[in-house]
Amino acid sequence: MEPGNLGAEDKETLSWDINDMKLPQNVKKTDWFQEWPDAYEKHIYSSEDRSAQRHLSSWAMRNTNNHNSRILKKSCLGVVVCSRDCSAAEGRKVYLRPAICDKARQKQQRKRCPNCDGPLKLIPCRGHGGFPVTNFWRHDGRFIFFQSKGEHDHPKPETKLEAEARRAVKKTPAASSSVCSKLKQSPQIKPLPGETPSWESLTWSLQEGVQLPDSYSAHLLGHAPQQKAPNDGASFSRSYGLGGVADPADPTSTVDPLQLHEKCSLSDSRVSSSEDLLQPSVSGVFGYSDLQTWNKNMALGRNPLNDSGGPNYFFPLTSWPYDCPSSQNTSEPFFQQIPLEPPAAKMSCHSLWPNQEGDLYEEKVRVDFNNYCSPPTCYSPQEDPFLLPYTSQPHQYSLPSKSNKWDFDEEMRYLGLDHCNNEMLLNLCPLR
DNA sequence: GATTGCGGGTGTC
DNA sequence: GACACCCGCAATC
Repeated sequence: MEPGNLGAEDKETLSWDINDMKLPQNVKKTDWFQEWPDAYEKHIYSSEDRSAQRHLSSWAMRNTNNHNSRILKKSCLGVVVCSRDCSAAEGRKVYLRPAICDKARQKQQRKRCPNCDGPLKLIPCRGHGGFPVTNFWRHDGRFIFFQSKGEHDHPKPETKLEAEARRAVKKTPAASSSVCSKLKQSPQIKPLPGETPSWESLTWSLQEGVQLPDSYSAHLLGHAPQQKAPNDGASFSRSYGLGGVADPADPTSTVDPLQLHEKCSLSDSRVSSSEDLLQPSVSGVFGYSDLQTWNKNMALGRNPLNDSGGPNYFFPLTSWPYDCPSSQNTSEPFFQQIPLEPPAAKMSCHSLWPNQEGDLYEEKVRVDFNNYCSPPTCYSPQEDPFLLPYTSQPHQYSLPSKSNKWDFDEEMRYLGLDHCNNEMLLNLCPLR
């Protein structure tokens, strides 16, 4: 939508600020809940959106007193990492969710890395002028207004549900088996060679089994389903000043499926618990957050494939938004657009980064993230908040194209899944 | 036990 | 005054 073509009402819904005395009330369509809001985003949610009601975020956000009862302010706590910068199998990194409670967080930092038993380290968020990224929530009329300030300068932590699942698994081994059994009673979840079936591998399984878009997973995570088509081009433009987006609720929409596939392949959400994995198929409307992520990155001059906010669906996105492709033709669109080679599995602890100062860390993180290669249909490094893949060699990638194919079994090996797991994975992907 | 929201208070700019 | 941050409390999960 061209700014010049905006009506007064549209301008109003685009130009509001959380501190405005009066916020727009003539919002035609609300946004899908954004699980990983980043940069300077603004969203208008329905007051009936459960996630918005709870002021949820997958970033670890703590309440900050701004002495304004009308506007709830939250600031990012960053991410807890292994101070040894260790890598688990597949080069996955340890990115834990900081506890929100101060005491719990202190206690958490006294614990050891679940992977290498090294000390943990909290990486504070400094994405807002050296201060933590802040999120603002304000309820006004039929809407919940959200505004974020700053851009997270650290990896994504595990989500709340992932952290809870990990705690549960760690607490009671029985819970682990319970969770495993929930995974379709799948016998395929087994440790990688040389690994014990620890909570880590379970977490890996949970996180990597199925990747879903923000809106999709958000609504699977026990949140009330949206009763209306919540997003549209207007809200999309509201966040990023981009237009020409089709309505995801409209299957006749004019979005080019391939283009959409490529863009949606760069999104950032997942299903993070066994419960989520076992949810029945949902006629998922997804893609806006993904498009947003993509377009935001593009607008910011990033290469989304290199960007840590990158995407990763296991879904045959060519079927977007509603069609469930038949099983016989899904293997190709399913993984065909992975333009890179699998990283070497690696188990190492780097000595270059033990307990360095934050600045050094930040430098390290930026470098690492630029070097990450992440199959678009797989998980992205930052996507996986707990364990991240990487390669030892930097790669430059262009947009995935149809000619870039990836062998399905290789993909599974890359994911640390054997062929049986493939079946489990695909069983868990109802859209297949 | 951990999270969340609220609010009093302090320090800095 | 704005902002970040600390702390405690109560309700909730």
